[in-house]
Amino acid sequence: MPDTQDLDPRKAAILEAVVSEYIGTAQPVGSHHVARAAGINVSSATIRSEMVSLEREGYLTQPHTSAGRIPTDKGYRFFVDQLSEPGVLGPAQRQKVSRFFDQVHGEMEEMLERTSGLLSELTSYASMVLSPGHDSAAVRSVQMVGLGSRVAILVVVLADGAVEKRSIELGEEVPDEVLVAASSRLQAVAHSHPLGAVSAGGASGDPRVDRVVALAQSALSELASEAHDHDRVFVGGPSRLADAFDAVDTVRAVLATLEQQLVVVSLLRDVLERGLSVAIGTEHGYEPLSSCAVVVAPVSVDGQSAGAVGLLGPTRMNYPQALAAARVVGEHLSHRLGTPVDPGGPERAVSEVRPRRRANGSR
Amino acid sequence: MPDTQDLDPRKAAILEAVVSEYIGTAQPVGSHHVARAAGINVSSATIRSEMVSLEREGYLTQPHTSAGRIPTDKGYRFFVDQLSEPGVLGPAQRQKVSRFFDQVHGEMEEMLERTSGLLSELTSYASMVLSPGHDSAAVRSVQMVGLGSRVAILVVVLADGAVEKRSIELGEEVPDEVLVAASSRLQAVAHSHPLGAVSAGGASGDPRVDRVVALAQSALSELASEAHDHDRVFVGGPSRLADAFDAVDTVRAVLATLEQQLVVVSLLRDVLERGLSVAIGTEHGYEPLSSCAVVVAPVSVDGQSAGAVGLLGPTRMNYPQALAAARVVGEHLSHRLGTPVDPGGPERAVSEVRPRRRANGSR
DNA sequence: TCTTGGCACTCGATTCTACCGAGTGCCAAC
DNA sequence: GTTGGCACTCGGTAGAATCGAGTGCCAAGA
Repeated sequence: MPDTQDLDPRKAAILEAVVSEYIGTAQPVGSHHVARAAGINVSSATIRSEMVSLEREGYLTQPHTSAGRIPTDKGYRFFVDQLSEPGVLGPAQRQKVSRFFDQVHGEMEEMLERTSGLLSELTSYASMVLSPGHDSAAVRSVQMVGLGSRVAILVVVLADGAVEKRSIELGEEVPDEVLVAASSRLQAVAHSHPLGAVSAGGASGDPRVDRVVALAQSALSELASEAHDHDRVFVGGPSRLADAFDAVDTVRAVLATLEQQLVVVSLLRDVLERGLSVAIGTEHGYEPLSSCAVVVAPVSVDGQSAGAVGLLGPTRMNYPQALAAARVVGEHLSHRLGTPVDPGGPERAVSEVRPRRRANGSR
Repeated sequence: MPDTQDLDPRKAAILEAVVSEYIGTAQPVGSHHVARAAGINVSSATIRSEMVSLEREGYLTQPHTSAGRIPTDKGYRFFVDQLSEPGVLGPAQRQKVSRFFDQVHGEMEEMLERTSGLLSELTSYASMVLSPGHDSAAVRSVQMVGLGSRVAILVVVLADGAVEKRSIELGEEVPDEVLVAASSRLQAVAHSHPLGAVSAGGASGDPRVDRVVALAQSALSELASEAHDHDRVFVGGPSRLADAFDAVDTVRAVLATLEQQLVVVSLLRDVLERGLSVAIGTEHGYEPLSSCAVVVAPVSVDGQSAGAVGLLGPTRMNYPQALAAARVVGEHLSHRLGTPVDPGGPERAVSEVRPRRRANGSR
């Protein structure tokens, strides 16, 4: 893409003005408005001719002749790429985030769900929080608990504090002692290995135990693969989408898409994998979301990718603010997950959790 | 309410015709349409005068002079109360339900989430599934697993297959042996008691163990109270609401309400407690949902209430169908939960799950 | 050559009017 | 009590007039 950066400064300024104005007002922007914008000292006629050129180059479009201009996806893209400083949250919002992460407690799932609420509240957009995959976390404990006559439940605790469970049809009556024996065998082979890499291990003396262990192992590997491909995702504030679009059809289509967890997960993954932090309109390739933009920020623990947070809004969303919010929340969340596990208890929580150096200029 | 049942048969027939027609078309219904309806053999003029009377009595209303009539909440209420047979699902839908419950597997949460999807797909309305409270289920296993240095996670398995977990800040370094000892102490005091009724139990020899046990016990009672008051609720197909209303504001308000789990839970609870299966308009007392109707069906296991399923749609929803769907799904779910725990595995599952006697005339 | 003010023109949005028709309320006759 | 007839209401639609924000073009000026 040769022309992404080589707009002359004036054109860039005009484009930026159009985008900002349109983001703010949702109304097509006319040359007069641009002329009035700070930092632009040419007449509206000049601006008009520049706009013609910007339109020819695909950055702007007109809803109809004799209306102002609207940015195209390409226009937004330029605007986003060229954002100099990453945008800053207001002090009130920043404080809200800090306070949230100081006080939040409870289980991981609950925390992530709350985080998605925070994010959507901060920005007024719908938010998405992709829970970290557990495939790399080591197993801390494996246990089988009998339930009723021929069913047991397998409970696995991972080093990151996640608890995975799965019920197992035993096929025949199995006494508790056997389950206990099986549990300790499993514990021996699985402990401190990651979920996906639990090796078979030799046979014990008791065939009943071996049989149960085998069942459990296949359940474990199922768990591993599930944990890997369909991570949970928490969607916050979908109702905000109803504010963003006035066509009720659009709202419906977008909401319906958000309801499909798989789609949301892969959307976030795709965008992350392409190393983007913003995907605008058709860039992400999900057709029903073509009037939306997605902003993502990675969450990482010990340098390893561990999920993501994201925002979904109209293409005319407030990118600087959304980017700032996603990044700040992503960083806080990374820190939080970096701590071995959340300190429970509803009392005022420990305050050393506050991040020491906020990596702000990290681009 | 003296006049709820004492409409003369013709008025009742007219009211019913208006409601049905309006449910189908969403258009105000005029006297001519009613006259054409089956089972009514009087002229439109007669119907007009009856309608005037129905309007005076509060069953119908006019959006404006010279338009047809629309049912009021009271009108819908009459219609619902007077429904003779509870409405039947089409064979295709019925089969869909059976097949769903034959094939569904996996964990409880996942199953409930899927159930809510099923329900909203069957009816095209938003659905709600209230997960059964665990407060009465007996504890099957309690275990503490150390994570990092000073944090442990408490994992409780209940007889109904639910797994509850909570992280515990230990305050100081605790060696694994102590956790193991504490786990077995806990297991001894908690096993086969319901979560809420775990008694203290005497002291052991080791003060470190006692301390950990005490921490765990307070976590247990927290768990019990949480499990009691904020049960999880699964909302399915909220995007359907965008079809039901054309005012985008209404959609937003309703969606926003649905996002608040607590509200949804208490909505369902309230309606159930009042012994209703339908709450129309303002009957449920949740102002933002005043243009909605709620249909609920209880889920019970062994005669004990164990959650509920519900539907949320516009007041002009298809009550017979919604009631039928909610009831059928509620019954299937009750059966399913009655089975000790779901038989895992994607193979064709047991088929005795099919309900034997469908309590049809249960009013 | 670039910029600018001027000007004619476009076209969506708004307002007004006319009109249609579904629906009502009333009434006299059955 | 029921019915057909009739005058009337009033939202919705269609067309005409108007408004105004905004454009494209052009000739004059820097």
